Amino acid sequence: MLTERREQLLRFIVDEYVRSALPVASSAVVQRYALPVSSATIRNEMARLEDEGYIVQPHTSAGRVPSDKGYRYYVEALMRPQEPPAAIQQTIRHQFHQAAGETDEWAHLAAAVLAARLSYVSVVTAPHAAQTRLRSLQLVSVHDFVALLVLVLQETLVLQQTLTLDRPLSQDELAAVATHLNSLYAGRTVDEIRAMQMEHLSFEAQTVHAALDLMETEEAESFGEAYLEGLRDMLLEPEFAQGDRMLALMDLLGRSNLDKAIPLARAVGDREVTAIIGSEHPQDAMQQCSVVISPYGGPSGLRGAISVVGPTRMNYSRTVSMVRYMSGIMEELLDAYFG
Amino acid sequence: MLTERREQLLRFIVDEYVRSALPVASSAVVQRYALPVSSATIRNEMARLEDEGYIVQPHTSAGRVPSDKGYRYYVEALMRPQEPPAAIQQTIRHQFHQAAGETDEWAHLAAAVLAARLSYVSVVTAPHAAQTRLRSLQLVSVHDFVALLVLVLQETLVLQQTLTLDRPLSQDELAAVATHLNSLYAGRTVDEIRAMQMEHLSFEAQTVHAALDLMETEEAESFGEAYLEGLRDMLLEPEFAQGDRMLALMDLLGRSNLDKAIPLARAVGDREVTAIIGSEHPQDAMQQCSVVISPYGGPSGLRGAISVVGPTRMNYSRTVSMVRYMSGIMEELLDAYFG
DNA sequence: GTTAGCACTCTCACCCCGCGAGTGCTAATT
DNA sequence: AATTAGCACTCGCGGGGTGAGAGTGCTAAC
Repeated sequence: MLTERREQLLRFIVDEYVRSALPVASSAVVQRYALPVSSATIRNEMARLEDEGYIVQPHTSAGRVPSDKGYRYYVEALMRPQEPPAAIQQTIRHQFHQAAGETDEWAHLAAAVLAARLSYVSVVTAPHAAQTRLRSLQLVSVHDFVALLVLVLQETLVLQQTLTLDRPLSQDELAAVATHLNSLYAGRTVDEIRAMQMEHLSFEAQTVHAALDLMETEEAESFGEAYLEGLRDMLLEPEFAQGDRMLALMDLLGRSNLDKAIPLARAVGDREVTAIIGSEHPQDAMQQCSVVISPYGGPSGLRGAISVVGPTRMNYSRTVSMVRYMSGIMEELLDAYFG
Repeated sequence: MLTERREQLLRFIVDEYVRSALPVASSAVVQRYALPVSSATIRNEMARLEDEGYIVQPHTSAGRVPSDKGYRYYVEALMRPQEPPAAIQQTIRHQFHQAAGETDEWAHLAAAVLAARLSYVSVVTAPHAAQTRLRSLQLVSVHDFVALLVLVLQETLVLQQTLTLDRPLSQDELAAVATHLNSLYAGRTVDEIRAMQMEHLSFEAQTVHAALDLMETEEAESFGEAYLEGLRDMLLEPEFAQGDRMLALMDLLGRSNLDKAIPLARAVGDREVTAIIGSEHPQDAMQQCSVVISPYGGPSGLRGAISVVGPTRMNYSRTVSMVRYMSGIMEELLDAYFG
């Protein structure tokens, strides 16, 4: 436990360092916050905070920088995230209102908005259900030997796949097949469809097979499509100014590493906004970064994650409140459209 | 016109510089290419090449580096792009074969393959028609007051949009509307549909309106969706090692600048693979980069562009041949599926 | 518990300098 | 006329030295 004064001091140090990205000196905090004590007193307190591991000195004659433990304490006990200002809420709601019809673009928009507001990288995954149902299936003739299979799944997820035909089929014939299959399978899950064990003519069988394949591939994913935005702005932060740091970051956020880098699985379990700070992260490469992540959920098991990746020196309060707000927006939208 | 020997020398300098990214010295080319003359002779020739502007010296006591004029001459007259090796062609064809059914993923795959083979940034736009036709339209019930409109356009492009209903409509009612609208409009262009001036009940009207909106938005784009790959690998090239260079590059390739940065419009006009080298590019920020770009076309006005962005010090021969090959692949695919 | 004063430490920016690389020029050679 | 050996010259780069400035910890007084 920290004394009241030391807590205050830690708060100042974090705030100041987040603002300036420079180690903060004892005299600086006295000045900036007009403290009624001298810098020497602050130095003594700082020494104690350092003993207890909340702050560190980059080198002997430098100011102090919060340690990960310091950030953790700050996030846990010191910051007071507030709702985003009404004007900003207004703007964001308006942006989503514009795009309300494009259910498939929500996650993308959320990522873009977060990135723009925070200047950190934002990754948002589209809503995804562990088990999905076939809403509807369509077959569209492309030409004699090619047809397009369009699948609509429960969460207005649209999948497509072209099929190569053994013999030419007209649009009417295709439509008939689609109608028949819809009457059998619409509203059912993969397992249910499999269990039905229906006998099908060859093209019907091909279609069902392709549809099940697509659905299974979709279900096999542990989360929906991930949209990443804001990489460019984040590279402006001084901690990424060197080329190699940038590279490390790019590697990290590369498609293949994304699922490892951001513990989405964990978030999907939790209920609230969570921060993972620097060394708390299992990945070596993430030790310089913090992640603020929140799950969101909707009707019928739709789940997704909203996350922001920034330097450990991030504005936790602003970030947490924006992520929380955005998660609320997503849940509202899901409820309104699928509830 | 250059003498034979000077041409040779220029070729060596370009090859060598592309390989090493270091200014090439007179003695280096004598050694590496086992020339039957002394370095002094090469120095004299180099001085002439420099007088004529084909190469430059970064500073007095450095070797020579090709100028943009030098690269241009190299591309025009010196390099001999060959087809990619059979083994590589094999592999690439295999990759496309795997993904043949996913027409919407071709461009993405092409970009990924190019980026992987060349380690430069690759941007490929999906096939896009200036004017498109409605193939099919579907309405899927999401719940009482929400329906999903799915549009399939000529080029197996699938668009979706949710509609908010005034009154509840069952899936059967929706299907009836879709069938009716399909019978009227399937196979027609935006203009044709508009010209028909049909009277519709309120929900039908809403659907038609939304469909036309989507189609028009689609046609208004001057090219299909652009897929960008390979940014990370390109940042390994020494010319982008500094943080600011990287940033400039990222800015350039940011979504909003892409259309300006890469003169796709121009490519869509040309027939062949084109290289735009450094200062030939109107954009200031692109002066350090070269672009190799090729249009590709398919039946019914489908067009797209395949491009690679690299440092001016790129391997033009490899790049040109890969881009040309990839353009061929795309045309084959389009022909096979839509021909 | 607080604070003034001070010595101490360490980084950073700057300059200087020597080394090595590579050139251009000159004069001799074929 | 073309080639080449020889050589002086130029310039970038890296290492070491240095002085200024920032910020600390400590001590002793309040």
